[in-house]
Amino acid sequence: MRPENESIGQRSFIEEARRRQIIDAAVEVLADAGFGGASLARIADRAGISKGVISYHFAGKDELLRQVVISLYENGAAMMVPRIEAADSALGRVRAYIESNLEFLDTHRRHITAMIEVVFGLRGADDRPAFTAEDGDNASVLPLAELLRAGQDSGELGDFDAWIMAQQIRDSIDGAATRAARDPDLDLSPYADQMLALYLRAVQPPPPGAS
Amino acid sequence: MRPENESIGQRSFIEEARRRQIIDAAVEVLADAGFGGASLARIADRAGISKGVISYHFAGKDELLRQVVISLYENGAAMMVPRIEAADSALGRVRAYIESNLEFLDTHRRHITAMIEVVFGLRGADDRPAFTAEDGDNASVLPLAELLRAGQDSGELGDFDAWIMAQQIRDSIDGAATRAARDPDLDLSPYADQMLALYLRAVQPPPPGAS
Amino acid sequence: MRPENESIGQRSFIEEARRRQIIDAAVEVLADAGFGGASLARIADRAGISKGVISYHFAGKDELLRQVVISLYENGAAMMVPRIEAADSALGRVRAYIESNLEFLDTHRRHITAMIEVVFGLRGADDRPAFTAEDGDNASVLPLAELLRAGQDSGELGDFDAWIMAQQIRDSIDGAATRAARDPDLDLSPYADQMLALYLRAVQPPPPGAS
Amino acid sequence: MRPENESIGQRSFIEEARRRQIIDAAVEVLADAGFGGASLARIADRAGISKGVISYHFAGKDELLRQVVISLYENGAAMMVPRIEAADSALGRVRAYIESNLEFLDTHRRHITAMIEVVFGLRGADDRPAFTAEDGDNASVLPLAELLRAGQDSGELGDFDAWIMAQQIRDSIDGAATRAARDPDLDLSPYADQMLALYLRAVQPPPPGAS
DNA sequence: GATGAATGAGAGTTCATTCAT
DNA sequence: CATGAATGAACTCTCATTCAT
Repeated sequence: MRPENESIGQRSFIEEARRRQIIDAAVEVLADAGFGGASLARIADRAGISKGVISYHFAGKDELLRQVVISLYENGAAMMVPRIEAADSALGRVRAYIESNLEFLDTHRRHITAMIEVVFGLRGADDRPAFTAEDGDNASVLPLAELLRAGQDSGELGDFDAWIMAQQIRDSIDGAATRAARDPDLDLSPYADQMLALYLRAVQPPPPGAS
Repeated sequence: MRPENESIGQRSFIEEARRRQIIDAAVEVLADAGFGGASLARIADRAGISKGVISYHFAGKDELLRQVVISLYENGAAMMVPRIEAADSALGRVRAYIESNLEFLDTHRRHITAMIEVVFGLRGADDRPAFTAEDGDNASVLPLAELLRAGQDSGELGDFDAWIMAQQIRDSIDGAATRAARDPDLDLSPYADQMLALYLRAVQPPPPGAS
Repeated sequence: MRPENESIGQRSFIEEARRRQIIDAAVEVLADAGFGGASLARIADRAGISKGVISYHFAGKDELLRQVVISLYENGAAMMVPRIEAADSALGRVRAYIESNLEFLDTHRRHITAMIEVVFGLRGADDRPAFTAEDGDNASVLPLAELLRAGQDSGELGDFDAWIMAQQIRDSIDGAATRAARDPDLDLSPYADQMLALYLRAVQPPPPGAS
Repeated sequence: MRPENESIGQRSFIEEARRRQIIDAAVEVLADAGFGGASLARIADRAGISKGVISYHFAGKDELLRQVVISLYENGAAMMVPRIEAADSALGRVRAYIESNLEFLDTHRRHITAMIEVVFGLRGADDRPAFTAEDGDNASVLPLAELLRAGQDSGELGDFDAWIMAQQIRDSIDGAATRAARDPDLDLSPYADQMLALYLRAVQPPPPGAS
């Protein structure tokens, strides 16, 4: 039995490496075989280790799958946040959000695929989804909605429901993610261009002479 | 074993009723327990029949699940097509497409939920998804893209990439569907209003005086 | 999934036979290999069936093991009660209780062994024993204690704590059971004789001329 | 690997302390979680040490569990023997045996519980119990039987089968032990009183004027 | 002396499918 | 047509043991 020290990040370097290795293997299997095909046996096989090792390093399959999602969110935030903060206008931040997000999912297609499998597939003991809509909205819609609202407050952005607009942008990005996940060779850039055009126009205030 | 006469629609009335009953039960279980929780035993239990009946009326679990998807597409088309065809302008048809689609998913939430579970969960023997991106695009993006292109040809709609625009509209609708599936109490109408505003503006030709 | 109809004893004849067969196999394995060695695989093997059959006929391993205990108690009661009721005096009933009980455990040694394994081995999810001391006392000590008390009320038996005396008799019988379980060739009759002498003397009222 | 020097008590003081510590932890876990719940991981956790330490100090799990039993027997003998030898009559020795034994199990309930778990649970590679009935009889019945026989030879005790009487007394004590193990709050003294009365009367020679 | 890491076998359970009745 | 019974494979998880450090 491994000492339960999750709360205090006291994991040794070597243990952290093993966990990374197992998470990576899980990502590959999830992307290849889907949620239903991602058995511990298969993940262990892909990682070149014995099945028991996974149980040793993770409390259970659920914890492993959750880490697949969490680690991806962390990576995404680490990449996107600096890009957004570097922008010097509300419109620039919206553009940075969309661009960096699309770029991230373009360069992490298999991780995205794996994450989608887990988010859609993982359920709790009560058969209810482990990742609820609220979870997802809080993690991905909320920051974007606040970004939009700040732009409205400063007068840089137009008049619209910021929460719904944020949902729309997220839906467009998630749609692109799903497409990218299903077709590894898909070129996202045309979609990205038109999407940027669509939303940058939608969030801007109407031009002075408009009716 | 039952004679395989699916291609020539020679199913008796009573057999068709049994299939409907089973498909409906499958929808309920899929919506409640997800793809992973939808065992034949549970579906049979929900339908109030024995497990063997399902095997008798369907070639296997896969065929049953496919029918869940197919029957929903048929229902959707049957409801949407007349609405779209009743419109007398390209813009009206776009509006009818979006409105009728959102209305359909609002009134068929559990079916939609079930379908999403199958589309995301079902895989073939080769581990590849049973419903590919191409399948989905052909069924849902293609008609919409052609509708848009026809509007562009007649000069009623503006200049944009019709295929990508169709994908964007689909992504927004699918996003709404996912939200509706996850939150049964969600009111879709505000989302629908803003979505209509977004896309009707996007597909219209620029106003005469615009730069 | 089998229909859950345990409460309304609506099990078919063939199902009841299978359950008996599985319980019997479980008894044999428990007697041979002990609680820890009684895996479902081994029980199924002994019964000449597949492992899944057990899961089909019993809700789980626990239910099977409980049935091993319950069926033995039922058999024991069915054999002992008529013998006890046939006696026409309190002393005769005490004698009948002890004699019939010892006789029962003599002729059901392997079942007794199996039951002891389950009672000592089976634990609940909370690690606490599934069969508590109270369970056992209620099932085996209580009827005997009441029998003794009735004899005291009618003046046929002497003055002693009926509950403790009942426990003592039970302990002696259980001790004999344990010995019989561990040594299949052990002759119980000398032990039975001396035990009868011990307790019949102990429960009788003191002779008239005693100090 | 550690040199196997168990036969020649050449263990260092510190090693002996470690073994005691581990045995004590095993007793606690056995008493709490039973034989099946007493994994090495749990025992190590209770002792505050790593799992490997146990493997280092004991040849295997079996040896550790045997020590739990053996150490308890040693403790019991060390407490009971002086008490028995201090008595100056056969009847006094029988009384001292019963009283000191009941007292010992009253003050060592958790150890007793743990020992019972091991005696009932531990099996050898051949599936046969590690502690046979003969073992138990030799260790606990034999000395008592000899004590009784000596009393008969000296004319102090009555006429009965000493071996069976010794078994009966043991069964009563073991019954009390089992009750005490299962109910930590049970008051043993009423049981002890009546048990003493029962057996002291049973082993005494009949009074002169009895028929 | 002691540790954490890894193994590999075996546990109970679930499930789609097959088949005799 | 429909059923209940049975199979056998695959699943997650646990655990005693081994071993390099």
